[in-house]
Amino acid sequence: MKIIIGNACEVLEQMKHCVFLKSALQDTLVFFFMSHSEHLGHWSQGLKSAMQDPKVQVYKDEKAVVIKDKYPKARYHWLILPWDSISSLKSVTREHLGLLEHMHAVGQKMIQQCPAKESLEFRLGYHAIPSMSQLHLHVISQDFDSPALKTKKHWNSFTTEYFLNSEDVIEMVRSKGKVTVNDHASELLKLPLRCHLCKQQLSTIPQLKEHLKKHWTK
DNA sequence: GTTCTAGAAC
DNA sequence: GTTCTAGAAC
Repeated sequence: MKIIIGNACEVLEQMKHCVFLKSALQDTLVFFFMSHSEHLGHWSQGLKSAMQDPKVQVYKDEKAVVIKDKYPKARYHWLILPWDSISSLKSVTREHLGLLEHMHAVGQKMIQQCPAKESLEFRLGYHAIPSMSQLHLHVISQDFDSPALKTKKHWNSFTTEYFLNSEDVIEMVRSKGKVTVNDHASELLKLPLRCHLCKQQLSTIPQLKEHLKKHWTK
């Protein structure tokens, strides 16, 4: 009999990688404390669960997986995630350069296969301060036509410098060996609502949404 | 990250 | 009175 003691994440991690343990599970006593903050079911761990779910995977290869954002902020909004557990850009180093470039290439591949690619612009990038754990590259069309886009925070997270271009991130890792984020990044989310295309300032989200229609081509 | 909702803004 | 935002969520 084998006894594992640890927190939920540690125990589950061991169970996942231990074939012997799986086969002997009936004889194994598993104790763990599940603090709410580290529980795998906590909202901040949602991507780790989602990326493993075949029902939401739209592409996968040996290094990364793509899912559709559960609450898309535009007509097309994908997340590219590495299989390796990487909590955020904070833990990215030069060792990850190849992975970042691969994720970018996968993002471009998603755009290539998009039926509306000729009529829409896309951006690829990372949030300066992500809410969800597990590194994820956003690939988002620039129509921002979505009922899930509801708040100033949503808007500014994709249309201010809070959104870090994937290529800029890669270049920063190449030159500095890490990603540094502007100390005042969180304040960018409070900026007035401004159209990303013509820079007109709007006072409310509904007004912004109405304004965005002016830029639609169809 | 979202939901819910109190009260600010109009 | 209605629309809209922004902070709590144990």
